[in-house]
Amino acid sequence: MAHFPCAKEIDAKEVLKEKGLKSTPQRLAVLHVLHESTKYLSINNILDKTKEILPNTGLATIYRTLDVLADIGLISRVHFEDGCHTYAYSSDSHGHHIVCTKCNKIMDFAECPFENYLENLSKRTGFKINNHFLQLFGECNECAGNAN
Amino acid sequence: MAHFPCAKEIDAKEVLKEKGLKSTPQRLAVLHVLHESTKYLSINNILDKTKEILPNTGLATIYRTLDVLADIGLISRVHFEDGCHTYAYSSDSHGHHIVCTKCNKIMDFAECPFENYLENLSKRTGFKINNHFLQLFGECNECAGNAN
DNA sequence: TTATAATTGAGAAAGTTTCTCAATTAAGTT
DNA sequence: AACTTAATTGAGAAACTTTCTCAATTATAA
Repeated sequence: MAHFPCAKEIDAKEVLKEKGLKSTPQRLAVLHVLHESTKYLSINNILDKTKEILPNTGLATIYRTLDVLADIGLISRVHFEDGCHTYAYSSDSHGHHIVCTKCNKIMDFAECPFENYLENLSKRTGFKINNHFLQLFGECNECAGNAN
Repeated sequence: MAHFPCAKEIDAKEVLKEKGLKSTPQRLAVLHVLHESTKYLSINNILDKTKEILPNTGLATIYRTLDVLADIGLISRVHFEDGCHTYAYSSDSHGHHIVCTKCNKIMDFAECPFENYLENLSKRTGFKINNHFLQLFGECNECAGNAN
């Protein structure tokens, strides 16, 4: 059983256990890789970085692991207009993302701007709204040049 | 040059022309297929329905056409947690979607609930927010049982 | 009508994701 | 500490999706 620093390792183990899933080194390594990154990562990024920790990790395991971790809310998929093949660590299961379109930095923001709005929209459209998906794009402080 | 009814055919031709793109029967057929559908459609759905209008249409053309139409804002990609390989007609280029998770019906809503909120968030996070992506999921009137 | 550049269809190629299955291993039990 | 069992893994094959290539076609403007 591999060991490496991961602030959320204990939490992750508990969540996995709750769901009847095993805490494998592969799962913890993938989580670690995403947790450690301030940027969103592609499947291949994740495979490469995971192999630095566990060199024999197979691609199929990455796919399986990302599905598992996303299902239990420890990570989430990042969506772009033309695809959604990247992933980020998720500090909060209701966290929406802000993505820097220059440096790929990604940030959670947990509060939801339109709880009130949804009720109103629900009445007008007849849709019973159960879930929503919000993502913001822009430039982070550094990339926008505010900080230099 | 094929002819078929499409409320937006004239508009589409103008938009294509503005962008220096040709109004081909394939492009108008794909747009027609999406415009006619109240549901979001997969690539294969779109290929099948387009072939009902233009039987020789190739798959590569569907891919190319969807890219073109999405680029100029006449249609948009619909995103789900686990992928984004479906498309819908877009009546407004800033239109967000509401998707029925039961019957796949899809609706635009053009107004944006958080213009004000974004300014505030921008200050707090340091991100200069340029763009956003919002999608709502729920059940439409019929599926929620309100209408029967 | 003609000229021209954009677009198309077809199939090949490339890329992505899932599947299969024997070997391994996490975790609970003795 | 060793045993048991079901879950998980790695590897490669298979399936599926997307992009590319190129000759033929065609929308458009002159």
